[in-house]
Amino acid sequence: MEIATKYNPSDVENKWYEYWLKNRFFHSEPDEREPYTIVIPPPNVTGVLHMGHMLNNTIQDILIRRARMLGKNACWVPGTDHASIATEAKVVAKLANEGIKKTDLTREKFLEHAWEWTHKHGGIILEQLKKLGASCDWDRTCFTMDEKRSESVIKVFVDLHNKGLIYRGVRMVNWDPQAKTALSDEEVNYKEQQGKLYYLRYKIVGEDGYAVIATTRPETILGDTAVCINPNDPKNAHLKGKKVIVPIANREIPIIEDEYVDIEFGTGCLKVTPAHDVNDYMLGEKYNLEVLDIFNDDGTLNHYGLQYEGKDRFEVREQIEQDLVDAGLMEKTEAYENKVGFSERTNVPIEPKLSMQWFLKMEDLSNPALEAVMNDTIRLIPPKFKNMYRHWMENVKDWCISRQLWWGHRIPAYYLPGGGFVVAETEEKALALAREKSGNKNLSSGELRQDEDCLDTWFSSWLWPISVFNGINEPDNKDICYYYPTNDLVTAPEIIFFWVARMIISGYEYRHEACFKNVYFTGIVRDKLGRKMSKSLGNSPDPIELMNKFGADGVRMGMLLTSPAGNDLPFDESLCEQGRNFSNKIWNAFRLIKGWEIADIPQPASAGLAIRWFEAQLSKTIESLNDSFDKYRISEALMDVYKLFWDAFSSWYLEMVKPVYGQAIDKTTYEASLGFFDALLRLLHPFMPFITEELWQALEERKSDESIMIARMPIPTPTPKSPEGDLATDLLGGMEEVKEIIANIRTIRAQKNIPNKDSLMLQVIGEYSPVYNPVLEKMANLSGIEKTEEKASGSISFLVKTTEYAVPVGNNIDVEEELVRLQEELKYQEGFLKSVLSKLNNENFVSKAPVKVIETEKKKQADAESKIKSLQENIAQLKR
RNA sequence: GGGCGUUUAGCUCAGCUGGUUCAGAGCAUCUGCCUUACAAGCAGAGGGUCGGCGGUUCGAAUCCGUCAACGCCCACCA
Repeated sequence: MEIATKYNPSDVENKWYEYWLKNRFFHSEPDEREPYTIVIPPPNVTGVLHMGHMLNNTIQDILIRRARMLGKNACWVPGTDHASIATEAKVVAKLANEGIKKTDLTREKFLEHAWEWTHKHGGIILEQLKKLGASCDWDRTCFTMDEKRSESVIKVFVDLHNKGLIYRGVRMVNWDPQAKTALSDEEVNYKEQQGKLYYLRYKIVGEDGYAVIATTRPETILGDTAVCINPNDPKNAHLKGKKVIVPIANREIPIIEDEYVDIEFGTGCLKVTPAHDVNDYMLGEKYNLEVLDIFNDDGTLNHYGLQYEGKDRFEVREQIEQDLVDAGLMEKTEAYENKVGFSERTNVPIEPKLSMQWFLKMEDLSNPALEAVMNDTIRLIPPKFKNMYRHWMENVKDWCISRQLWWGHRIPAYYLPGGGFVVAETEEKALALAREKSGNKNLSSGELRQDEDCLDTWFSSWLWPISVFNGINEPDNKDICYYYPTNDLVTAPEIIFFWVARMIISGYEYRHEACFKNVYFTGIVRDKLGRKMSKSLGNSPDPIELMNKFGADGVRMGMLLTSPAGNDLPFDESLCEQGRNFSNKIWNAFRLIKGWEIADIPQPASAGLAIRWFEAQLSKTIESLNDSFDKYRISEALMDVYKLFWDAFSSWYLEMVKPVYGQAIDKTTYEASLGFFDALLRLLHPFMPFITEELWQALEERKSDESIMIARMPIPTPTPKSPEGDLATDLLGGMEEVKEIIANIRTIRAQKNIPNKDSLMLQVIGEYSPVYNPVLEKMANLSGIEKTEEKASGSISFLVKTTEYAVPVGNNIDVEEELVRLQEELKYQEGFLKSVLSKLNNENFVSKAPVKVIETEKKKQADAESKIKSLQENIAQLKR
């Protein structure tokens, strides 16, 4: 059988994914096994796969595949999110391209376009996940706006409203003038902006002179309804009780006094615009000020904007500056840096705006959710996020859940002709309620007007762990009872408040228990320069191309190699290269083993030792692997198995058992090797599903419905017992010494240019177990190992532990060079001994340190002394 | 302005409750090898006074204080 020398991923990946699908290995149904559930963080329905998804979903796939191989009933539920603002924005842009304005369309017509867009672009991302190898239960694919999920959302809205937790009111909200919708506080990002601080003159009514006001937003003076000073501010005391005239608008407004005003800032005079600033709004409420909203929904000025009506807020800012200068009302401007809120979705500056919105009361709802995280019922990984979470939860504000959009779940509130509204799941129910409420039995459905607004996208995704199992509509169905609570959630810290916290809240409200047990936070994928990967920067590689280049397994490994939980991942293609190289290493180990000819010959002693040693090594690594997984140290787990395969298995085990070229291998060793290889593949499978399946299938005859993905994960075996007793218990330690001896001999070969083919003698002076001779002889190509008191002249020696080893190299030896080396070693040992003795001679140390510590120091002393002695002898001998 | 976190080899990170698995791993670097599994490889080597300073202790990368740099979260200073 000829096998290519290089692994070619494209030959195998599609084949095995199809095979897994065909055999329905990803599909899960409730049964008697322990469930293990993950719900995917639903990506935007019209999105495409980016590096963040790659990292996130690779981790989920590793967890789910591992759980499956541990015998659990693993279920990974995929799906997509309707992403109301983002998707609506895309549809609006697409229509604009075709010359169609959203405002020219009816709601129904617009939604047709939106659905068309969704069907055209939706699901691409899920197809891309398949290329990554994601073992999602595709039969369970959900969409936040599909029928069941929509029904759930509406049901929850009605329920919360009936519980008095949802209310409607006029509040100052974050307004996105581009998307023309309100946003929640979480959807606003504050950024430092270089701007100006304008000092404006407000003429004092009835006297000469001005009140000078500092502001960053001169255009909002048109909405001013007061000027506020601090009552304790002596420099503005003369303004008390006066009125001033708003420039340009020429309106008289009162001077009010409140300690809120910072005397030190600007002039200590604050203009109050209740409609356009959160603080001003509070002052407005307190002092009952008039509210003048000067903006249209799109950020242009309305009729209060006077001559600026219809112009954009930023254009007006520039113009009004000039006009104020011309009118002599601009005292001065200075450069000023302040923070401005930007829309998370459209990235335009937020306009604080008063409007009628729907809110969810959060305080009571959040209590159990806070507690669950604080007492580790729900574990956040890494735990540093607990503090952040607590802070948010303790200061949680009511959630603005309405959005002025069409794409989303329409708020099920219906307004009555005569005022008031009812909330109900359907129009029929609403009508019944409305009739009851109004006392008008003849009220028709046509007379009811449904609220135009949609719900915040997160108001559907917060139900995700429940709604994907239809647990809102049918709280007792067998899926929800079996799969809920889910086990692990893998997501980005950016959405801890948007999504994670709210899911926990809804979980307690609707299932009375945690929605998941662990939340694993990934980091942000960054480029080499430390910048976040983003479409706009163009610094993100295309994941599909990466997978074509390095194979899905290679990329998966690349994503995982350096990404501890919660840490950013500085991504570099070379990581995937390392992954690909590893794939190749595995491939070639397989080629070696499969290429062996088996014969009925006795097993060499070296092979027997190698097998027992690797068995122990395998067990040990599995234990540490399990431990790493328990702690969600997935990169470490991968590194463990990487080193196990590359170093322990390939560099040591295979070299120990490998027959001389052209010779056959004994059956026992061959079968043990196959067994090890099989176990290694299974350990590797969660990380690298494709290559492991390919090789596992090729390793031996498999049935048509067999797969490594449903094989069992290897478990550690007890330390092998053997007649040699202490060898077995100390097999790993013993082999480490052997490796060190071999490395020393190899170094000597390299230094002296002795080819591997030429065999050498090894002399041992001191304690040594001959059990390892066969391995030593094979790996270092020794013609013999002899215990001796006095080593041959012309030999190079080295120390491992306290035993001395010598390799005779005849007249190949360079005495001077060897002397220098030995003397350096001697110097080091003497220094070491000195430091040990200084401790042992310290009375405080001897009297206070624990016995154990003193013992080890004494051992160090003895070892060092013996090493020094043998070094001194060697030096003396060379000098002779 | 508050709160949190980080700082260990060129890079990315391990080092749990202070003492032989305490200075580690992978990658990168350097040297020598195309040795019939693998040059996407093999063998070997170098590299850090554990951010600075001070303290506790017989003993500190590890505990305490302080300073510095960086990062994150929250917050209404116009």
